[in-house]
Amino acid sequence: MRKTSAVRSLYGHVMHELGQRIVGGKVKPGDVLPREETLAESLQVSRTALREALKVLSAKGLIESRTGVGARVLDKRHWNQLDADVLAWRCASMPTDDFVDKLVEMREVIEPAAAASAARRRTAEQLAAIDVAFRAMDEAQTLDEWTAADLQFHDAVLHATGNELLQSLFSVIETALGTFFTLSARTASNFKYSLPHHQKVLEAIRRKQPEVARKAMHSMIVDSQANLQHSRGRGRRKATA
Amino acid sequence: MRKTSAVRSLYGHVMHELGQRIVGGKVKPGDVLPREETLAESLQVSRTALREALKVLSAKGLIESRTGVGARVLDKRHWNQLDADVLAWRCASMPTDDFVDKLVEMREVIEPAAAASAARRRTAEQLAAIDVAFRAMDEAQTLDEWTAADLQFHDAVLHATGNELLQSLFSVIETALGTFFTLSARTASNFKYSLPHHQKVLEAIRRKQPEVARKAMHSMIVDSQANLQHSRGRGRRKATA
DNA sequence: ATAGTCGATTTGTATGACAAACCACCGGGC
DNA sequence: GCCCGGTGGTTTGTCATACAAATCGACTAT
Repeated sequence: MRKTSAVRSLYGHVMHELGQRIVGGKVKPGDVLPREETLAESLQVSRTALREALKVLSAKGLIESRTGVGARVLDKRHWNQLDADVLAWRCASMPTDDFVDKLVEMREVIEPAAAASAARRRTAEQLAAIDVAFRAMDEAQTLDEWTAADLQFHDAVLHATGNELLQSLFSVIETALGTFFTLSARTASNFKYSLPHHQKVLEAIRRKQPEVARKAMHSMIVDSQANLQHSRGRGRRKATA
Repeated sequence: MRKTSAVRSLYGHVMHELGQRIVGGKVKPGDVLPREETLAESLQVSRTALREALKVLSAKGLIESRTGVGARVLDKRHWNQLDADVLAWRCASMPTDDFVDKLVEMREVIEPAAAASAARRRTAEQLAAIDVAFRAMDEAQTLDEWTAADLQFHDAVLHATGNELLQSLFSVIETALGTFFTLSARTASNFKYSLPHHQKVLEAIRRKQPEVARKAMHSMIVDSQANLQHSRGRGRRKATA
């Protein structure tokens, strides 16, 4: 069996496959899946493994199983859109401009508010964590190092709000940043362009200035979006800002 | 509205039971659950049903199963805090003042932004849906009717943003409102006190005035919180495990 | 003392069986 | 003709059992 990118367990493999089919639109809301025995056979697994996958997909709100009828794909309204897997599947199946805009809107709603909240309530340890992430960004030599540190920075800010509900939205920010990274063609010389923005956010949180932090974070996001549209629209043009 | 936590299949009961134990703190992060055979016996179900429950709990980030070791309760950081079930379990176990504050903060972050976005992009149909919900609130005779219409109103506003990611946060708003309703001792004479606030939001969205809608929604939430604290006697009473 | 091996423990997967719920069809009564 | 209820086939829900795979700890050989 292939273990390339699917190191997950067997049921995880099945869940991924079916989840992608549904989110990707191969099967549409209202459709009923083949019966379990058939599906299991076509996926080369036992009914046990398939059922565990279906249960998890059901928990994510993608399908609903009813005895005697079958597993029906639910309307998008019921999908757990903030689930990390659902978001990932959605991005995997060609992120449309439309979806990118929605991710940006989410960032605009969440992150400035989180930065303000963090500036209000951050502890010394939480501030230190943000600072560590910022230094890692500053010292990053490769794209991977930068990406990891960037994610760490935004996670640390969410954590500093002290509100675990807000922090759970990290999966959205993670998906958004990941999508930005793959869509924008950055070069080694420009991938640090947003460092000054991050510094402003860090300093505002350090000095406990909520409104300054909010605005700094907001302008970071706006700038990030502009940069993305610029590099996508002009194609060849490498952003230098 | 949603049958998430109502009567369910066998595995659903098991999931509910274990989920409440974990979220309620009966078993703490780091603990390992008894082995599946033992757990299944103590819960009077087969190992199959138990395993399906464990899989879903695993998908919610509450536990992690590793072969040869057992199922370990994960740190709260990994919990899918925005999951409807997790939120429900959390409120069922003990809505501490601390948690209520976090719910309020989430509303303050999400709903004003959603109202502004809805005022910007709502379609005629989406506006009509909000209007229907508002009229239902206006005409509500009982507490149940009011509650249902209120939820419908806030859901319609989220829907009018056109951003399904924002709409998925409805589970948070639903939990917050539900908790408010149970905590605040309302009487038949005062349960409509927030109707004018809702009307202001509705009108701002109708007239496509984002900032007016944002402020109206924000003041509604602030007022709601003040009303809650008032009716609870300003005293810190609920703080038991 | 350290590395490797073996065995015990626990989860992961497969298989077969039966119960329960559901749907469509059919036949009788009005 | 139309409505009603039974009836059988279909599909999921649950159970029981068996074995494979992974992990951990102790024991042994060097």
